[in-house]
Amino acid sequence: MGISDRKEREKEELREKILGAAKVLFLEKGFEKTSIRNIADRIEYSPGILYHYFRDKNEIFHALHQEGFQQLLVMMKVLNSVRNPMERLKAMGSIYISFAMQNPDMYDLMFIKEAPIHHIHDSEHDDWKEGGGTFNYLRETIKDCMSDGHFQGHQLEPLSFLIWSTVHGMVSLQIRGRCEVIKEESKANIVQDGLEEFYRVLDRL
Amino acid sequence: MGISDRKEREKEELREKILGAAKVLFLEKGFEKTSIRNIADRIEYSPGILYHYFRDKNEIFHALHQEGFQQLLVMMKVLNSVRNPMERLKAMGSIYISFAMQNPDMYDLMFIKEAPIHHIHDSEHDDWKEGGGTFNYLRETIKDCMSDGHFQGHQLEPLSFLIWSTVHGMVSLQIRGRCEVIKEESKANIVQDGLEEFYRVLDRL
DNA sequence: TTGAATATTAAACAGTGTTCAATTACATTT
DNA sequence: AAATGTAATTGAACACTGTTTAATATTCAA
Repeated sequence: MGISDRKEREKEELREKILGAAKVLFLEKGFEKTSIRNIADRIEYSPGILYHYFRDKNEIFHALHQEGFQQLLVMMKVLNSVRNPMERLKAMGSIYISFAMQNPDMYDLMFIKEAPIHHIHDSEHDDWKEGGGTFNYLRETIKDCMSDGHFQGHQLEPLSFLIWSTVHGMVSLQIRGRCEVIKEESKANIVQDGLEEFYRVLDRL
Repeated sequence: MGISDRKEREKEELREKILGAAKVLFLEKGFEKTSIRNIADRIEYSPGILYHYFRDKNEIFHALHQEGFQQLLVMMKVLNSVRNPMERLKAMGSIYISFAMQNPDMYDLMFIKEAPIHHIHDSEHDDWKEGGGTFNYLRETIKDCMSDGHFQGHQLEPLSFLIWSTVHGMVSLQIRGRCEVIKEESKANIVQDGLEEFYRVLDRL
């Protein structure tokens, strides 16, 4: 049936329009200051319409957080060309931090904000597949490093978590304004310099 | 003048009542769901009164975040008895994580939420002295470790940031619900196990 | 053209942080 | 004891928020 196809396409188009408007406003003004009415205004529909396409505000921002993971995935594609696991691990850290520093609001939504995780807990199948996929890639890379003889005496799962935490920690302290404590001379490049210190540590493991 | 003394005492008492009510509600229902009206209700005053004691909601929660730092400071007192710098550094990590896991909402307010930092930027002297003091203690401890011959080839400031980031990263991923990605068998104790992996790394530096 | 189904809206609800003119309470002076 | 002046407190209003729902438009098939 061509007509119901077109209908579905139109539904999908409006969904995308909502998401597009939400994204623009989110990157412009942040999560709290992006209201349902703002989004509706921007696409010239009434506010109520959003609730026929999304359960609530959290679902809209969960969809946006998914877009963020797609973006990150694209950036991570180049890692396939890095044969050496330890080099791949380091490159992964660089890409992760680049992504976060170039898209701080997206990073915040993906790894700090509560909205997308709340949506997951509200929906039936409550696993965070976006984060799970990304973390799994890290885990596999570290497993490869261990096969190469690195990280002796360490356990895969907590070590992977530790390494993720290290880069996430730097980035999230920066994004959430906690780098005020850093000495003036070091403040500007603290995340990059911290990453380099981390590489120096990794070189010994 | 006894009377103006008493008046000032009463003003201070009401300030403390506001803060007390805010704290109870915050720990009970979280930041967003603790409203000015909720706080006013609890102390049986009208909502407007809060604005004669605090500039805005952010200032109330900045005051609360200060209480958190005092709490953390008390827990850190025991570190004075740890002579060996490297042992002191490790003990510091344990205490930091204990504090965070026992007071997740306070930790969130101190190191993740935007409210207290926004208040600092709104006020005239905009440095985060609470965080600065705590970070300085970490920096001094690491400096002592370096004097003992540890962390050769590393730079004090970025290294201190890296170490802080590592523990903050683990704790904040946990608090903000990102540990869903961890394998079921490891999930329950991932922060503690991650910390132990970290100690294993420190032992080589 | 009618009838059913779908899409969209407007209005209402119950809240939010914040401001401010009006009111109350109270110590000081007459 | 009454009047005055000051400081503390209130209540109502403003401009918002997310969300629900009954009513209205629109669209397509018979």
